[in-house]
Amino acid sequence: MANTTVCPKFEKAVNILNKRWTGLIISQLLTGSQRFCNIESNIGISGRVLSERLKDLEKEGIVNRTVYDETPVRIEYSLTEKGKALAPLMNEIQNWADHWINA
Amino acid sequence: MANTTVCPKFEKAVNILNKRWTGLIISQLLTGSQRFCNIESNIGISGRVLSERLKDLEKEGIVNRTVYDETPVRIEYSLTEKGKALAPLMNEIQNWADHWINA
DNA sequence: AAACTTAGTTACATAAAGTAAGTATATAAT
DNA sequence: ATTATATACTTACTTTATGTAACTAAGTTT
Repeated sequence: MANTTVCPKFEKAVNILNKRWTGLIISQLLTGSQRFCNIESNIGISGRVLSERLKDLEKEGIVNRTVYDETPVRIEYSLTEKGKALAPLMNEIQNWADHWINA
Repeated sequence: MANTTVCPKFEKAVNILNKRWTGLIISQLLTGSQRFCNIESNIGISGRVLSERLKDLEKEGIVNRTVYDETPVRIEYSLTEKGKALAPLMNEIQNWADHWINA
């Protein structure tokens, strides 16, 4: 019986990407840096989970949190190099969706 | 404020792929058709959830369930054309993981 | 002062996933 | 014949994740 072992790097990558909302958050940030409430309203995620996801993605080195010390303070989320490197992957999702999803 | 609308096809594709285990199941099946218990032990998913996911993926037209009427009966899961079309996407995940995940 | 905005957090409810045992069918071992 | 093993699940129950709504704090507008 085939005993294919899963590549641990692949597994880790999949575990980041297959958490709910991660894909949409990254695709949003690929269009440019955004503020918390902007991401929230654009993709329809709850603030509770968005806060959690952004922290996870920051910890993974995929997202940067930048505080602009204006009045009022402005906080922007953007992608790191590691995050921007996900662009081809997101394009593949779009490509597959265009060919195979009817909506 | 930027109000980027999410492409509905992209959103649907992401919602399939970001369910837990979906990526690993598909990457397993890309190596060839497999039996239930084989997938189960290879990726470490519980039977309960595997059963659920395979039904979902069948419903999405990504996975085929084939019953071979031998004794004992043999049931194999394989990818449809739609499922096989996910190969470039899986390759992109692997590619990104190779460059950016240290493990 | 009262209401609004941003970027969250907290408390609670529901949905999804994990665990373990059970079912049904069949073959193999003792 | 009885026990054990295997496959492909399902069922009952527990834990974790996510959703909902209200709240905080600091500043801004009316």
